[in-house]
Amino acid sequence: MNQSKRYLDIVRDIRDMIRQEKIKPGDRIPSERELAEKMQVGRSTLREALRSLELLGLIETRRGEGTFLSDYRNHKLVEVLSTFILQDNRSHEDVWETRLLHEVAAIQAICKSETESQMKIWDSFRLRLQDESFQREDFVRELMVLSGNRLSLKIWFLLTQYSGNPYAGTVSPEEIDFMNNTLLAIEQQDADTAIQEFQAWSEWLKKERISNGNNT
Amino acid sequence: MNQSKRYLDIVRDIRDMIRQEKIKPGDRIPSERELAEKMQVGRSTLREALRSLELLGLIETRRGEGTFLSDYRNHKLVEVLSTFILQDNRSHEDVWETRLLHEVAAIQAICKSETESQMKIWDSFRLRLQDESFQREDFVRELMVLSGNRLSLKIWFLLTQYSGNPYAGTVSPEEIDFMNNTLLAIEQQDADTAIQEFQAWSEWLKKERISNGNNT
DNA sequence: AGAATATGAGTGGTCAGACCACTTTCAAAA
DNA sequence: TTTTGAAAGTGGTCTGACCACTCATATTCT
Repeated sequence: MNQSKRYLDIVRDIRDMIRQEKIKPGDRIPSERELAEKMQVGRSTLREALRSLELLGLIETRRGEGTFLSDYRNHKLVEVLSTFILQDNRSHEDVWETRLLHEVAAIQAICKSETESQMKIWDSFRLRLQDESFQREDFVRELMVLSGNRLSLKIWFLLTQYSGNPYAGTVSPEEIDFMNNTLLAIEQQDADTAIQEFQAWSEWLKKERISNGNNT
Repeated sequence: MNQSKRYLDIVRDIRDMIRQEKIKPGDRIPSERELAEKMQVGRSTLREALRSLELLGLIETRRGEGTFLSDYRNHKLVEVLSTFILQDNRSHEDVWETRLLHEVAAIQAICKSETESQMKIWDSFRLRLQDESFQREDFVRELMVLSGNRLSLKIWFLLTQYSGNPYAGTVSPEEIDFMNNTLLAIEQQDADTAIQEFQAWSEWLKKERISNGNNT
């Protein structure tokens, strides 16, 4: 199972170490060579893990100085999210609910915002919906982007990334209906209906995933 | 300037290459060895870039087979996301909105849940509301806990810490009314009213903070 | 003594080469 | 024709070696 993606294990190990050693934001963490030896992995493999942590905003590397825990507060958010999701104490239900929570709020925000200049957006949106390559995640991600809340977008992104893509699989015609209904309601700024349709889709998706055997 | 973070340049190069070569989702991209030679970089450096792309969900690697463009197609959006994640520029407004978003969702969840065994909770809740030591934050935190979504609670907790405690200061009688109204509506499982009252309070609080000069 | 300079250790950044585990392919053997 | 297995290609990993940079220390100069 976990033959590949070792660097993800290392990510977890590093995180655990940080917690045990009680390293605080801004503090320096052991050098790459130290970490590699301590964890019994090659330095290049360890660096791949560090790149991941850096990309997520958890750490910050300074050439010639070392690697530091990111000092902006944001790092805690990522840590909590990754901990909650990658680790054993995670609750899939909570992750699902929280993601849905952000999605619903996004729809609400879109409906409340101005729509003048967004008419074109809906047209192109509907066009892409016809495309075979259009995926579930594209639909939702577009909504999240349109909501305009970048922090919420980031949280949503992390949740979908780490919780074994809930939007995998092929799109059925039934779902297209849900999407279309949601879009239509949004265009008419009918938030309640839009959210209702979206939640119905989410519910439908959830059940299908369970019957198919949910991954990860 | 760009002496370090070379792997970020490679990320961009690969992205450009994908665009130029018109590689479509699901297609295979050149092997690591090929790419490394073509771009005149070491394979390990190139792999660090690939890890980043993988983490962002742009590519997918399969051992023994190769590296493939992920099933996303809306690369523009992914680019937006990647730049956003790479350079973490969040605004206070987003933090405030996101926190409120979780709070509203919590109230909604509480109203939907069973209330049989929660009667006692409301009594003790109201009692503590009388207490002078009862703070704004206690009120909201209690709601978050009652929602039952632990992930949402954690996120909320972090956001509260980030935005330089938005609940600092003394509680005015006017606020007590907001709280009481919110509580009352929740008891009656009237989610709409409860949320309306809560948002009104939040709005009021926001304005007061602005007039007082908000701290980070 | 005080200040400017040189040195060396330590760090992240990069590279090349070597295995390993795995998948696919296709030619040889049944 | 079917089966088998050897080879090629791929991502995953490790090692050891440089390089560029930072910083603390020792050294030298004024």
